[in-house]
Amino acid sequence: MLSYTEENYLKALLKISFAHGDLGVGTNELATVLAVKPATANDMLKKLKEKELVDYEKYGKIRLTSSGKKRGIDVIRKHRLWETFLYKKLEFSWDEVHELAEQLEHIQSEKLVDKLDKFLDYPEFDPHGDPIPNKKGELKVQFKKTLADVAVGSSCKMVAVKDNSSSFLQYVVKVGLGINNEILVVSKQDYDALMVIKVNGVKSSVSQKFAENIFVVCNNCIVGKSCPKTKCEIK
Amino acid sequence: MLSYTEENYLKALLKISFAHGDLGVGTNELATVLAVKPATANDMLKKLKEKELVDYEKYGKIRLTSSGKKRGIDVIRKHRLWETFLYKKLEFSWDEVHELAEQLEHIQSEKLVDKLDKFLDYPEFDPHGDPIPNKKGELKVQFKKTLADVAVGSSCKMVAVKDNSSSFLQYVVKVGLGINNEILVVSKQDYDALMVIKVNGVKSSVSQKFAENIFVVCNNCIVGKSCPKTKCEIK
DNA sequence: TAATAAAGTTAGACTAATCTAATAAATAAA
DNA sequence: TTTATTTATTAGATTAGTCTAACTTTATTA
Repeated sequence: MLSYTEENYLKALLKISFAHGDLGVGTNELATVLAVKPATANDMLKKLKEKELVDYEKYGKIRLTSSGKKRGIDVIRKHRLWETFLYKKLEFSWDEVHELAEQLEHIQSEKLVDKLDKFLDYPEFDPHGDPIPNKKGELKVQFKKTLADVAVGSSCKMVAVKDNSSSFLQYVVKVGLGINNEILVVSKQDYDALMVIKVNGVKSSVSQKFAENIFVVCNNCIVGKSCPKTKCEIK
Repeated sequence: MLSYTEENYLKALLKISFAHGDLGVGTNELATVLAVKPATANDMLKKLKEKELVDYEKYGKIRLTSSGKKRGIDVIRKHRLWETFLYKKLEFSWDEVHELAEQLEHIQSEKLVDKLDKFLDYPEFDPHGDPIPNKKGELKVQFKKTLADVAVGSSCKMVAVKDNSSSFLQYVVKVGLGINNEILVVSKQDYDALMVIKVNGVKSSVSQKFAENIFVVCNNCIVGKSCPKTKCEIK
């Protein structure tokens, strides 16, 4: 049985791996994500290595073992199922669910998770558009790009957010954006990439930083036209 | 904000008070309930006194302050609401919910508790028949007696259990008993108080120990006839 | 390539919650 | 009422997770 803290370390390692592929994770990076000091992360990594949940050489990059990955995915599964429950059944708003799920994800009971999954009718994506691993740990992947990648004149659909902090989520709501909203990119400044977008007929200006945190699938891609950077596909 | 452990101490103190009135709680008694050593309980009691959640003289009986009581009731409210959720919505069996609720009761969010309460349509009793405090901390009381108090030839209705251990609950299920079942007391041995009862047309023998852990309201009481010991009333 | 910066590690200390063993106070029994 | 027993408290140690400060290794850059 893993402790609350160990689960958080595995989850963080997995999230970082998702973000930048297979190059392994650094101690400082992990410490930053978990809001602890590198020394603390280092101590815990020793323990996780002892338990064969991570693997690394001294001064080298950290990788999850397959068992560590499995456990990490399980925490993410719980997190996203609870988020979905809070949003769909208890009518929490989109920007409130993450913080609560941080607590709920540590409830220990496989049976509870499976029953929750069934109760929610086996959802594939959480309220932020992130995929929910199924019981086997498999998950659907959306090939997404960010709003910052979308060409002027193109329209796209918001499918997820990159930043889950409640300050960002509240800002997103304020701009009038939500999951599945259609966004038209009206214009973009050369100098600072400031964008004017149109959502539900309302125009807003958004910064590059903001646009980089909004995941979209681009309508051009869907109809097969050429599209900058990654190709967009749903499922 | 209270720690997981502090919440458990308050809940335990409150439960003991419920069980034997206003005479105050002893260190050993509390330690036994929490499955820790008296020295441990003593240390924590100092901390709780410091925070003005309990009050006692050295070597004297322990009592919750009004703020400690309020916090304790809140934990019980959360526990019983989660039990109800697990039973009603996720189809957990009656004997499984207690252990899970021990974890869920420590989730910190007043808003979550209130939304859960609403989602369950403001239930007044949990799946074990125990009253659920409302947002203000008020609770309905059932005047209950145990099956052991019911006279031969009388019938009664099971409303709750005294012992919440899963071994006992599983035994109850095995005997074919559940909340709201009608029980007829067919006979009772003078020597050891062994009872023969009839539930849904099926006769079973139950020990005195068993009978003392089943709370009932007696049908005689309801129709106004005389009834041994306490008077039974619902609400 | 040598100097500097960044990243990672170690040592020693702290807090919360627990323990054991010893001691003190209160209660029950002889 | 003295003794024995139960109950409560204190002192000192332990573990998990954290910290700061000092040190080592690796990476960068002048």
